Amino acid sequence: MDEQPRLMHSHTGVGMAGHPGLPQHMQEGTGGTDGDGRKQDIGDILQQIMTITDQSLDEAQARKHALNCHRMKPALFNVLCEIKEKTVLSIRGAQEEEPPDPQLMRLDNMLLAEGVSGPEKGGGSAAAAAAAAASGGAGADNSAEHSDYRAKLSQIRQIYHTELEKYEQACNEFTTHVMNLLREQSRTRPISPKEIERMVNIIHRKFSSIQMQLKQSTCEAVMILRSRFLDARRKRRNFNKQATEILNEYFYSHLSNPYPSEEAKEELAKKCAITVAQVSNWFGNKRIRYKKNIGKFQEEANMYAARTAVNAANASSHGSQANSPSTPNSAGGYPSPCYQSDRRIQ
DNA sequence: ATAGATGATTGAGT
DNA sequence: ACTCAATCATCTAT
Repeated sequence: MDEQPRLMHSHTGVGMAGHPGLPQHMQEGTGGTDGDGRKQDIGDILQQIMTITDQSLDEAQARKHALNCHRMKPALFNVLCEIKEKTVLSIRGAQEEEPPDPQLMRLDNMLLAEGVSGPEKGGGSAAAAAAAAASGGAGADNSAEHSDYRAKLSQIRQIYHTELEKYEQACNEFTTHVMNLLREQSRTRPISPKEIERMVNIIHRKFSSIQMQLKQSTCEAVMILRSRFLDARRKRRNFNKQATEILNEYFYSHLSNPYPSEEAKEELAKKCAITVAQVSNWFGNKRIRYKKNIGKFQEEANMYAARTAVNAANASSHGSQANSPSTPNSAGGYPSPCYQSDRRIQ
């Protein structure tokens, strides 16, 4: 701040008597004969300053210019410097260097892990692959789901990045705007660089809290997407007809002991193009549902029994298989089915 | 739109 | 580890 000539000593007072914020010398003196003119000047300046925000931009600009050129301006500047010194609006060290917010760190880590905030490709597909592995589905048939997941994830990532960029840009714009404003104001009132720095910090904190909200909602979106992708129930597809027939064939031809061994399960899984776990699920469901309502499955049982009987007949070529599949519930001759229904067909 | 079918999950029992 | 039983979430046929 340049040295300002001290024009205001010994006169003054002027319409601000007893103002608590003003230095002593401003509040004493009654104004001499030529004090009236200065009184008027200072009154004008203050009036203009007080009303400057009520005016349009152009008006304000003109007013500001007029103020800067006003002959009393250096004096006012000095006074403001003194007030500032006295009121000690000191910028204390002020809780700077705030420790990194743990929640923000969590969010950042998660976004990184999910491949949202990290490098363009690598992380994302890794996370998706992990998710795919966790879902336990057959590698081949969930590739569609997988790409769907990836597409949605990259959609989220794109939104995240554009939003983030927007915020950063807005933050920078706003910061430079405020800094320019402060710099300009520093011509009329004393502003230390420290104050500007503090103001910038405040702005950055505000914007980073907005960013945190963005990160939070992005995390939520990813979590929802992930849970949908991982919960196989949500993307359940019925097995194709052929697979169901293979499974049913085995079930009804082993009705007395419908518990396929590990090897049998593997074989069935391969034939049906599903996983061993899915075979186990299927048999678990089938057993319990068959047992619960044998009547309902009677027709199905008869059908498969007949089919296996026919197959057996064909397989043994013309082996004079006289016994027609008229007793299908015997399930091709399997002994004492464990879920044997009491009623016979027809 | 709805009921029933169906594949997956969960928790208890062995 | 495997199965049962209940339940969930979705699919499918009506």
